[in-house]
Amino acid sequence: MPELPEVETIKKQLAAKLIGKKLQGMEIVDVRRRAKLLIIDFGDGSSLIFHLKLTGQLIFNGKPSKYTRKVFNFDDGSHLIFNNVRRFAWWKRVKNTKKIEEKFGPEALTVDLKTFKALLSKRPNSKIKPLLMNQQFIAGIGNIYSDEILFEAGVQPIRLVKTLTEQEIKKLFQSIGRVLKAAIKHQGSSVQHYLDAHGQKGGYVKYHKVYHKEKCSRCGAKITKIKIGGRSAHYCPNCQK
DNA sequence: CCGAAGACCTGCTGGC
DNA sequence: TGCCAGCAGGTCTTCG
Repeated sequence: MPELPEVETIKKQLAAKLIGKKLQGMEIVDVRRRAKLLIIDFGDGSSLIFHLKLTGQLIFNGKPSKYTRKVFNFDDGSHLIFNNVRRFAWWKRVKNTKKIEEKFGPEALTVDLKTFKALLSKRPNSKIKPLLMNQQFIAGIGNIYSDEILFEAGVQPIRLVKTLTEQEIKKLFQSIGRVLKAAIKHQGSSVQHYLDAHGQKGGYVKYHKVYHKEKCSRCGAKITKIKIGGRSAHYCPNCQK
């Protein structure tokens, strides 16, 4: 599932519910997101880290199903269920999150243009889509939002970084912020499995411009679907150069 | 350095 | 109805 907007949605919802509660006697002091990780911090400095991969779900006071792999019970009688259909998702308890967090590049939502340009200049021969999805390069963007960001920017996913003009890089940077913020506003995209922390679907799918689309909403051309780096990529051959 | 391919899992859809 | 190929919001490792 989840890319940055989905994990961000879950984070906000869980922060509102969990901060101040106790889990096995330990007080929850913060709920955060780093890249696509959801992190619950305790008063003693330790944390629970979750990666939902494609089919993980975290639902507050959810009803357990056959895919529920773990239930966390809080001191006030409320609980959090961890669902994991394809068993790719994982969670673990760590004393310190620093080592895990420092592997990622800057957050896609807050990186500044200067840093973004500097990072791009180090990877001239990369194709832009796989690079946007590389968490060590920039953290938080996955398959859906890389397609949507590239459409918004008018750049084809197979373009090499060194061929991008100054103008295109600036547009790309702006598109990252715009697309991710709009998706967060609509609680993310529910394509198959994604549900937020209240078990609700995200509403951003109806705003998708290219991901899993047949025709371009802007010009009507047939959307091209190709494989890049083992993932599906969708783009408009007319609107994206 | 770069990315293709396969691995990790399970369920759903569409075609025959 | 039944079977099977193909596909799915992610990441890791191996290999060329």
